[in-house]
Amino acid sequence: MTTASAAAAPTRARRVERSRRGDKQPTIHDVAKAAGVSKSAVSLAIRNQTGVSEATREHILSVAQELGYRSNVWARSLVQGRTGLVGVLLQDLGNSYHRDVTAGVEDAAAEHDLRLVIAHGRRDHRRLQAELDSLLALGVEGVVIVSSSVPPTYLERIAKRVPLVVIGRLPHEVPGLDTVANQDEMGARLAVQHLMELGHSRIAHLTGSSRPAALHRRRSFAESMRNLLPDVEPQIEGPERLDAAIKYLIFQIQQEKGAPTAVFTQNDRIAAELVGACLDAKLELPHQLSIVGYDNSSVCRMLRPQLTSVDQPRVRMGQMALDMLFERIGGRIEDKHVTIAPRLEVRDSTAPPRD
Amino acid sequence: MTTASAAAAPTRARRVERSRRGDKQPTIHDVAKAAGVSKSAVSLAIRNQTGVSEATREHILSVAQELGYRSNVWARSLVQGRTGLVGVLLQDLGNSYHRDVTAGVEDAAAEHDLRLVIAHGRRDHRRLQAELDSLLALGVEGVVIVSSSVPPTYLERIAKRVPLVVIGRLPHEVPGLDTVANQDEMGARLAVQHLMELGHSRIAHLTGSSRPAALHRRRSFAESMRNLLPDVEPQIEGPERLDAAIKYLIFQIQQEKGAPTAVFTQNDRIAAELVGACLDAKLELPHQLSIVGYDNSSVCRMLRPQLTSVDQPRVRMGQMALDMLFERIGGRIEDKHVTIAPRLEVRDSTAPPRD
DNA sequence: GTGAAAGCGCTAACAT
DNA sequence: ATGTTAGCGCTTTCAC
Repeated sequence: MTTASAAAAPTRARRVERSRRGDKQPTIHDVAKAAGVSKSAVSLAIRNQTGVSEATREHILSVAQELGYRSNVWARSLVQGRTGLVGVLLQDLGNSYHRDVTAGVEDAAAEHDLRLVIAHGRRDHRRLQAELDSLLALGVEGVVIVSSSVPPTYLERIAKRVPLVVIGRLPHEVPGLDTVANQDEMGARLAVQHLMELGHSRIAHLTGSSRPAALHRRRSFAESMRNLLPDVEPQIEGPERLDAAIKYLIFQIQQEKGAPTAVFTQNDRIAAELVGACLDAKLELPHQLSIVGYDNSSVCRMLRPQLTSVDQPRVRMGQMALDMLFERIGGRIEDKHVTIAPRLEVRDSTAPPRD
Repeated sequence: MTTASAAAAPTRARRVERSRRGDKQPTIHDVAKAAGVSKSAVSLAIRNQTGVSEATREHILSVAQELGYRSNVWARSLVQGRTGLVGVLLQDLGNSYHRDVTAGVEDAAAEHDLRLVIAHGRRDHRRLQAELDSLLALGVEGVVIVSSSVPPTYLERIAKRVPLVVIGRLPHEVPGLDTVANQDEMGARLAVQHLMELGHSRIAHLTGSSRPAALHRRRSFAESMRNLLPDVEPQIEGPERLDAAIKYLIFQIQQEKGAPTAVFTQNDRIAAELVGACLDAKLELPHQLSIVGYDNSSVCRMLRPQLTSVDQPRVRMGQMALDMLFERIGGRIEDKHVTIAPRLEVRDSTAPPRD
């Protein structure tokens, strides 16, 4: 300790205060003293840098180990001006889509030596923003946002301060940030094609939202129908009053002659509701109605019949997002927008129409 | 700037280096200079502390605003010796149980002015440990662990360094940490009671694990059966070869005279598998078999018949865990173990037995 | 190869 | 009420 000993008094006082609460946590200084070397030697040794002899390093490391030394990330970040942290902002952590995407992000982060901090928006507009702020305050070097509900103007502002990659469909392009999305157009086309190949022509679409991804699926559904089945008027139910829409569909099937024989839904959750309602109405699935979902979530295999669904490569999307974030952190300037092809996972909820 | 001006050179150089990457981020120093006051005045002003006149504060705040100043959490933590961070370590973020528990933790954390950092163990033993380490390195002041798969010896070691609250059942009591759990015994009893009241006596239990919570449910099932239905030998299937166990149950129901008329499962996931297998085997639910799950997860309402299930007060459990953590951080020494009563959510998967 | 010293951005004790 | 100063624990020149 080379600084004036007069000044040591308050310092010591604080030390005592802290150890009372149990976290006496040895510092680099303690290690240096115990090992009989300088602070810088310790610093170099623990970071595996050149500048200390092999013998010294080993000695230092063993002393550090013994003392239970752990380097203080905050102090390090302070001086280095970087934290090695990236954030993942999740719209909702209670589902398999988010789980898998996050896993992908995590894997890629590990490869780049970045630490992940997960934040949870809880499907709430304002909370998403608050959490994003909070991530920034934490000093993350970039954020992967798994949600498309953060207002674009807000995103644009944040993107100026820190690299941002959004996984999902934004209402419109936002300058300064990257996006990763699945090709909703292709997903919808795959669904329609599959149903058509089974022999269906009266195919309806059931949607519960007008958010961008839903919109893309809806539009592409309509377009695919016009292309593949030009003689049929595509029927679209929702997004308002989803319950009523489901009831109406079932009514049609029970009563009307030209009723749909298949439904492509905006996502698995809605498909599950439809399946439930059909079973409640004693419809026979899949013979009276074929159903295709979107997301290939874990419920697909729980339902009976098991749900045919469009599968987004979730893990891969997470990985790509983090890789893109890493490029940005590394200095890439131009925006990058990547879309990935989904594929159809065929299960038991689709079959040839009865007649 | 009172320090030697000769030393300013390298500092300035670094500044330039940084601003090249876009994060020029004004410091408290810049604000002070721009506002024509001292650093400490700024510090007091932004933290809303007394010591500056109202006029000065407003002036400082407006200057800070204008410069886009944001206080550096790392620097503050470094000098204050605390971070205001608490960690939540999740076994698996892809389900509604974890979502709801986390929401509870979040709510309570907000009340205590603590920031949440979520980490994801991905159902992996080693990863859980690594993430816990990583949280500690981040400087969290406590951790809520939503998992019972972290090895007790490891927990015990960590608990010495930082307050820990585990939500879930540990294999055995670990000194130095608190726990929150639902009363699995009561949950199992509720299930058996409900089925008995419907007229069932041949009730089986289907389990897929021997982890503590599963074990408690299993034991309590056996005990409840002995108490309530002393004439019947309780049948327990699993935890090994769950698939075979399910097949066997179905075989019994189809072929044997004294087959079970109801099954209480260890959790909803297993219940869902059982439901699926029954439907595949053309059993009529709930008339040929009543099923009770555990967790009241979101799949309960998706299945047909909708699943009767034991409900843990998840949000409440999260809140309690964080409150307990807060007490610990505040200095509580003695361990605290809380259990909460579950309740039964009755739906359509349970009905009187056919005969 | 090693140590001394400066300073990251901030707070808190101390002077004024 | 305001400004000054000494560090928090660490990294990083820069001498030796």
